[in-house]
Amino acid sequence: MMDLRQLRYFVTLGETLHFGQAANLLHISQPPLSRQIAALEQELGVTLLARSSRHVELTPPGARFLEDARRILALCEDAKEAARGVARGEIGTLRVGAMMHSAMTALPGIMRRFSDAYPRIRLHVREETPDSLVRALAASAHDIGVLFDPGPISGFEAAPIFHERLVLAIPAARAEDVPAGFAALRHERFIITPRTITPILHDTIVLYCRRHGFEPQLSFEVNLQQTILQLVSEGLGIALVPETLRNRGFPGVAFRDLDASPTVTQFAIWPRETLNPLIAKFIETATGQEAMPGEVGLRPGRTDG
Amino acid sequence: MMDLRQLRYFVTLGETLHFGQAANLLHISQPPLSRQIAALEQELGVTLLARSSRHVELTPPGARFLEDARRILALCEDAKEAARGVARGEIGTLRVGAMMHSAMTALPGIMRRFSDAYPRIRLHVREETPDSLVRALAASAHDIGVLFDPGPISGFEAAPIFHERLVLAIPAARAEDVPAGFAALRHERFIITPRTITPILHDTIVLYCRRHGFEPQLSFEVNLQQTILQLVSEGLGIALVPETLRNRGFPGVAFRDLDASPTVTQFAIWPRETLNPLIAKFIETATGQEAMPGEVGLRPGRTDG
DNA sequence: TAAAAATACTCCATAGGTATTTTAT
DNA sequence: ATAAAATACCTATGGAGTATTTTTA
Repeated sequence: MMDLRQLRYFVTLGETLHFGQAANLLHISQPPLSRQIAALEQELGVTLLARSSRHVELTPPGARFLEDARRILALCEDAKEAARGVARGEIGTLRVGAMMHSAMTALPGIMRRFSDAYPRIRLHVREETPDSLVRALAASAHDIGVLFDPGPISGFEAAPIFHERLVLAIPAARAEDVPAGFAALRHERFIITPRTITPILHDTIVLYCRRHGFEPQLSFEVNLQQTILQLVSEGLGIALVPETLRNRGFPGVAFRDLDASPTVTQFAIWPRETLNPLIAKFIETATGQEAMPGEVGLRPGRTDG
Repeated sequence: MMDLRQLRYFVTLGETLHFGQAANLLHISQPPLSRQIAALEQELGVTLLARSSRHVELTPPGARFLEDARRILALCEDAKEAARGVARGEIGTLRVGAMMHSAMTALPGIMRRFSDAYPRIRLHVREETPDSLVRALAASAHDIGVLFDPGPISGFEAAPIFHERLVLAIPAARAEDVPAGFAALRHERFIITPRTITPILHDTIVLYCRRHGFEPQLSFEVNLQQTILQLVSEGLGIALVPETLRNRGFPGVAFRDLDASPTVTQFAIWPRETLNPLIAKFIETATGQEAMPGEVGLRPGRTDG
């Protein structure tokens, strides 16, 4: 069976065209070199070198095979170095799964800083709905997930990376009619994300209502903030949504600031046991500080302000 | 030292992610597989696989190295096949050294037929002056030479590939004055190629003159037909040149047919001892017949017609 | 507890070494 | 006659096998 040793021998021999000298360079004696070359030729079924006792030269297939052997040996070295580079976290690919909302808010700045700091690392961002994202992370389809407060997930670390205030979204058509005080909204229907997927965002909204003296009427549950706005624009209800959505604008939706604004936090989450050094680099970039695996735990989304 | 065997083992293991199954596929038992993988990891200084007793998975550097290992193994197979292909004469490069004149006359048709017949074989044509060409052939800088009758060269075979009649080239300025009969040219100065380089072309011209009753006055010797025409155009003398030069035209030179035209032959020559199967293919294409090494000998340029 | 990888130990295939022969110049 | 590659034969490294231990899900 062909062997890298044979290729190394052949390349050296192809450079010296002298069995004795090549053997010296290879730190072996001449007979084993002759035998290895003969074995290589036998496997190929091709004469690589024309020998006489005074002269050795490459045959045409030998010349061709010499080029290829050099390339193969170089590739072997490259492959070793690449593996080491990946292990050191200098090169590679980091697969980031993110909520669509995160891809438009938290991620762009992090991606820019990350690729500036580590230009040889490729980022694959896959947008997903929050529920499919959690499943994909559990199945190791991503290295890192970026999403709203997922609550504790066993085997995963989490770090907060992006805070947003919540604002009130109301149908533009009714903007004049809706009274100013939040307490006045007690009879409105609320559109909200499922508690199972985004527990803390969900709780934050409910808690904010209770503080204003009423239990919100949770009429519709949808996964995506974008869908929430769509439903609001069609007059199906009102919602508390992250402030960044306001900046982008949405036809048919009016936004209002809230007093003592509640905030919602996006987290990066990643498998607790990982050999992938890119993850720590990403978290470090995202949080602007050293990520200490095992120390950065889940923190609740703050409801202060 | 890294070894193709280790790469083969690792690739199989990377596909099964199961040491026992991979060992079966490799027709070895499980322990040697474990040891070879461990040795590979140790050489790389990198953990390629995360193992538990229930689960084996690739680490990021392992995934990268798997790709590279696959590529390397494929390249090894390709290299073997390429060497065999070169040996069978199906692929490769044929280095043809040719006189400039040949590059414009004999070669184009042969090159077209050859590359139609053997599209995977590349032709490298290097134009040279006839004297440098013979030296280059002796130094194995070309696989095949194409040139006028070089005379016997020890260790080389030759086959005629192109016949041309010779025509008379006279300065256009004197075209009216030069009398019609060839015998009338006895007092003209002749420009000719050196006998050492093109013995038979040289002899053919001298013989033709003698047949017409005079010894030519060989005033100038130059290597190239193109130079001959240049000198003729400048009125330095007259010459017998291959007919193909007339078709191309040359400013300041007039051409005349000769009675009982002498002809000149271009030959392909190649080393008698060669393992390069492309040479036989080329000769076969050039002569339109099977080239039988050892049978196709030097034939003198004909002076019939 | 059971499936699977790692380890211990043995054996042998084969790479490498030394001595010698063959070959071509 | 001589330089250099091939061959013969021996030695020993290390790869593969069997048996066993360790590990973790």
